[in-house]
Amino acid sequence: MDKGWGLTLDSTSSTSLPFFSSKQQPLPQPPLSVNFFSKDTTMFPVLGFPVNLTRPTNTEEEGAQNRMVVGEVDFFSDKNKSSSSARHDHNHLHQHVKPTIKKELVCVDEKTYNSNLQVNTGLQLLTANIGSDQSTVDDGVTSEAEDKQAKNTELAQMQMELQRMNSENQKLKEMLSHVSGNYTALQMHLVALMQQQQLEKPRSESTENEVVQKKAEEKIHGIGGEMVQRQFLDLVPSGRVAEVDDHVSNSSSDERTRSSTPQNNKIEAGTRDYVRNTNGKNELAREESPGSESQGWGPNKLQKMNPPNLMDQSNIEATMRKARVSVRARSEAPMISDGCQWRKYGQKMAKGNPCPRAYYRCTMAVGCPVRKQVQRCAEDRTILVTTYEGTHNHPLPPAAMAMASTTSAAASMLLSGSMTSADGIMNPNLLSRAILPCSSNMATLSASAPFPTVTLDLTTNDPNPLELQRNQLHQNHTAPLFQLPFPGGQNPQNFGAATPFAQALYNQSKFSGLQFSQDHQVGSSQVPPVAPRPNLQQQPSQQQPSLADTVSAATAAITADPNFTAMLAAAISSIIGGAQANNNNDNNNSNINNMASKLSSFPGN
DNA sequence: CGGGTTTGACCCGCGC
DNA sequence: GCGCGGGTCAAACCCG
Repeated sequence: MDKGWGLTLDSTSSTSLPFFSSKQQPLPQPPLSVNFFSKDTTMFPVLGFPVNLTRPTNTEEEGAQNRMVVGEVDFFSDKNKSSSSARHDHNHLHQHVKPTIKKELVCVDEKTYNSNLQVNTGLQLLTANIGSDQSTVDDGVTSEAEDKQAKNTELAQMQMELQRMNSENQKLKEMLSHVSGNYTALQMHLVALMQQQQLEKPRSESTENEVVQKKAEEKIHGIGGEMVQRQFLDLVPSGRVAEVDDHVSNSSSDERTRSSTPQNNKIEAGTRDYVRNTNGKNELAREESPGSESQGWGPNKLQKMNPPNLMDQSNIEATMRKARVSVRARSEAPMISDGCQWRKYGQKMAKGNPCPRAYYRCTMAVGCPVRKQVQRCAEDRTILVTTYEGTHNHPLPPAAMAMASTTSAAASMLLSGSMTSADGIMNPNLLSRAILPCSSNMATLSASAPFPTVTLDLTTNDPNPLELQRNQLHQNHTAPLFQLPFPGGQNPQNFGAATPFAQALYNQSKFSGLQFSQDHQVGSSQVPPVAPRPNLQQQPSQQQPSLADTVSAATAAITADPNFTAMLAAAISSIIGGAQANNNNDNNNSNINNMASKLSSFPGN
């Protein structure tokens, strides 16, 4: 791959708030654009907020027209030099603002990449670079003294320029931080809103089901993106956007009042969190009861929790509860680093796989219902399969949020599709057909029983893994993948006619490649046998699902090219390598640093 | 001693 | 009803 990418981070991006597409409210910050190379586009998830990927143009003029660049944010982090600077970066990103040499950065073959990397490595190289552009006026005619003076002047200018750049860099960092923070808050609020929405659904169940069914039928008949978007909008009425507040606790308490089954009583009576009790023993958090359980891991207990008159509600909650995002990535490490802290609570041998499956619980916050399973693929033990379920009930660090956004986006799609219909299996397909017609490669959405699961396969570097996935689908006797022409064509920049959400999902589908299918497989033993790609030096990555994070679907709206996907896989997977160094304790800084270092050394395709 | 891991037991759903 | 398999619990253990 010798072409680079222009990645634009735009706080006003329509993809950032798919729910609010009808009345988007730009964030107060001015648009922030970030450009970096394809090799580093994998860094975008770290940002944790929406990005628009713009394919590099053939000419720099075109590129300039396609971007509003306020500065360059350098995501490169040479493993030899990144540690200190990256650590100091509030967003764990190594940034350089170099407006004067922007053009050089926006380009893109291996050679240029390397040279730019060098330019980025420090003041000396930077100044040398600038000097090479400006000092050519000295042709030897002037005297030595004048020469010196000129050089001194140049040096002073460069120093001033550097100061200015640093200042801008700082501003950019602040902006990034602010935007990221806002986005995180929005995500959390959205989750709360969607939970509340779910709670209120039973009241108008019957009529709503009819509407949903009608919508599904319409989608079948090719209504397309707009209908899909409506479906998502329905989940979050615009009128509620303003009251975005922390409804999680309310939802939980509301849910709690409905717990009436013995199972629930048992849970209610028990210790509510997986924390040390007075006896120093671990107890499982059940604070949210059915509500939060809906994000929990235990499908076994779900069906008991809902009385018959709440059948649809129970289906919805069950679906939400069961929805999972599975990430396949190559890693030698026992667990991939995803920015969250996990506590192992069990391990079991799964049938059909000689490798044990480990069970983890998120310990970043008390009562966080998110859990994950980690297991090596039976077919290829270099592949680590991490399956997430649940929604974090706490703010996520940037690194974790990035991962979570990606996976949660996929999960949200699935859930959004199934939540609005009694047929939790069919809708995701409809959704996929409608919004991800051009989706390619590495992800599989398994919407069927037992759990609707999105599988992000980061182990393939196939330029067109779709074929592979299709074959797998066939092998699994799953529904064929539908590919419909997208309004904007294959080019993600041509999404003008498409809904923002559709665009987001389309992009997302391209990110790591989302694919929709209906297999029953979860976990390694269920993961389709993907042959290792020898030309890809990568390892695993990961993420976490959050249910109502449909907004994060936009966050994941990133790439639109299989090659990008491959690189993303490679970069993310390298995080996992870093995870080992972290001793499985996800340290954000080191995580990012590792990622950055691996990125900088990524050889390319 | 606190926090995390290990591991056998247990619970539950599902298929036969 | 029974067995199987997935998921969880929790006592015991380990480690810094």
